[in-house]
Amino acid sequence: MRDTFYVTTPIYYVNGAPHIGHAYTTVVADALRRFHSLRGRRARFLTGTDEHGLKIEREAAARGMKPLDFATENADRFRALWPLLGVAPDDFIRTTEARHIAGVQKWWQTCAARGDIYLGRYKGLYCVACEGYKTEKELLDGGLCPVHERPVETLEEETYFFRLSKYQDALLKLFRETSFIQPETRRNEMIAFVEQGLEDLSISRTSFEWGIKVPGDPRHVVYVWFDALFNYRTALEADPALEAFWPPTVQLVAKDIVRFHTVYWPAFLMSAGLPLPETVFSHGYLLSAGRKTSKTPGQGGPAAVSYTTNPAKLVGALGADVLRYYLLRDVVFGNDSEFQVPNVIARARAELAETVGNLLNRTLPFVTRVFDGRVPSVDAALCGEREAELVAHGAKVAVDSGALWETFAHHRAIELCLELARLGNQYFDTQAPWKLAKSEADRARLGTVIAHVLAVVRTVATMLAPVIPVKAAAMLGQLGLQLEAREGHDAWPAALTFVPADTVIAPGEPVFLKYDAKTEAELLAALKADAPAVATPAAPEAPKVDAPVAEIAFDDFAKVDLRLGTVLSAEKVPKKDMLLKLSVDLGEAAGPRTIVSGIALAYKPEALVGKQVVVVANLAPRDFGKGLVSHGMLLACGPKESLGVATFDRAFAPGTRVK
RNA sequence: GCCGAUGUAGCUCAGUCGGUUAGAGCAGGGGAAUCAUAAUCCCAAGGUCGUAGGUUCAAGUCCCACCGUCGGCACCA
Repeated sequence: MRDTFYVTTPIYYVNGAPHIGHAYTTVVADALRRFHSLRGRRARFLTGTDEHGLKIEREAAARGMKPLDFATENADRFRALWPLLGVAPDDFIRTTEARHIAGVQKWWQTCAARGDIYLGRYKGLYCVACEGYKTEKELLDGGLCPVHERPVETLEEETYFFRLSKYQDALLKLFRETSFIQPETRRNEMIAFVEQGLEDLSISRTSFEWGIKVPGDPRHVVYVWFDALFNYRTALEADPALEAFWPPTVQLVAKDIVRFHTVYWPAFLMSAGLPLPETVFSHGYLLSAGRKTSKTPGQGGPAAVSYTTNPAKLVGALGADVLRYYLLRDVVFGNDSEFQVPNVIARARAELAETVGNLLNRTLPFVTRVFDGRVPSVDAALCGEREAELVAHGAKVAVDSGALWETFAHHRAIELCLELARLGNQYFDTQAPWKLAKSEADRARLGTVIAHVLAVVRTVATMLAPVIPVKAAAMLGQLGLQLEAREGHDAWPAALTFVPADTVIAPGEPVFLKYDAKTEAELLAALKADAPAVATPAAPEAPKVDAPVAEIAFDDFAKVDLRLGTVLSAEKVPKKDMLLKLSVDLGEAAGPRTIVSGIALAYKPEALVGKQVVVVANLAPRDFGKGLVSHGMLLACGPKESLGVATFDRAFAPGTRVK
């Protein structure tokens, strides 16, 4: 293993505020960085923001801002979040910084000199309304744009291409022969993807301006992936001393951007003549859709409650370490996971407070009362089978847990720490130090027992330091210790590590909060998705008001046939998080209509049955695939997670015209 | 449709090269103890390992089919 470690997160697109998914990736990166630092490696952790592109240009224009000002505003929200989470990147790069722009242009020229970039024409099916290209597969029958249901046109545009096709074989070899892509399932997908053939990649645009100018051809801006991906490299280039970190040890990505990081990116690097990252690890999603329902038949079960996923709010209520613990311990790294606040609390209570914290709390009083606040020594003559077992197990856990971290199985590494803490509690119970403390004759034996328990606490706290840095330091502090991570010194325990005899302990308040029923109820109330923002005044999203639409004549309005309808039934559309399939009675002889509506994030199907809604009745049918066709549209407003459907304050016959 | 992954206790997950009565934590049940934030410890219960076949002395593990779930099938980040 190299003695340097370099971890990156994706650079986040600044078209919105950070959410729990960003927090997740970044917390994992931070923990990995801390783990490797603890092992004495020279470690570096990079995150940042991706700030170019049409979306930013437009969004900024809609607010009457300059793109850079808009991007800065959002970039600052990301930057401000990390300290709240105990996340400490070594560098934060923005794609709008001079160092990055210069770097991208340099690497562009390098690839061009290599013969891998050429000017050509991109021919595609263009939807004027979307201002974007469509693939044939996503078009509706008759070649209509799926969004606007209007014909697309074939359009040709001048663009620079990257000779991606040239790297097909090299990529396949890379995928097949190394663990470049993890986990396995992503690797298989990418092998299948590359096997079906790679076309050259369009890497410039002329349709917008907010980007890095192509060297020597300022009509073009560098397309987002050639721009963004190079951040991992350009961030190291200002200081020659940082060259040692290249290539990245591991690059974390969410599974939606695996292809860009495992196909395009290594191809760019091969072209640029740079060594490739060792691993690109794709983690899963944190799901928060609250689609959980009781599985107990016959029982409705408690209604699913959805909780906030705003990271700042969560941290405000729970604290950074509790949230970090959950993200690193409960989520199987690589798998999707349901993010549920009650689970966060349950983990923290059972594992941190009651198992690890309590082991510390129940031990320190003996040191204070019996040994005058100084850690007792071990009397080897008084050690028996139980002690040997504890020591052996501690060594095994330390070694195995470290190994699991190295292979991105930190969730299991943490579980081993818990196992050791439980063993400590068992040992404590069987040795019953409170009995030994009653007789002066047992003093040496008591000291030996206490010293062993403290060793367990120390070892566990040290191994949890990458996960819960503040709490781990607090535990070690009560033991009179400090965690020192410095380069060249492996501070990860290789065995059960005793606290030196005579160390002066510093007992204090319990390190972990007690989540009793009352505290839990309060927390849950404060973290409900619709709880008033009083709990933590995390800046609420400024309500966005859509730009006014051009004036129309009354006759134009009259073309829209709005009707009142009664919802007869509603069900989720499988695999489509946002969609509900409704059966709506419009009083028509032909019977109720099927209407598909993108309101599933805000409404449960059963909540809509019987409701009277406003329907655009003469809208052309829209095909959602798999035989699902929508005949009309519901009127609604608001953000998609909390929108409201239009309705009236009194009932009318289905089919009544709305005007 | 094609390709891939996955299905183990109520929940979340382990289960190595096929090898004894399939494991852990949490939740629920019973008990012990009183050092500790009522925190701990012990015991019992809980499984047709998705279904049906096959290979084998032996299958959770290997093979085939089917079912369920999730994902991938390029310029959309």
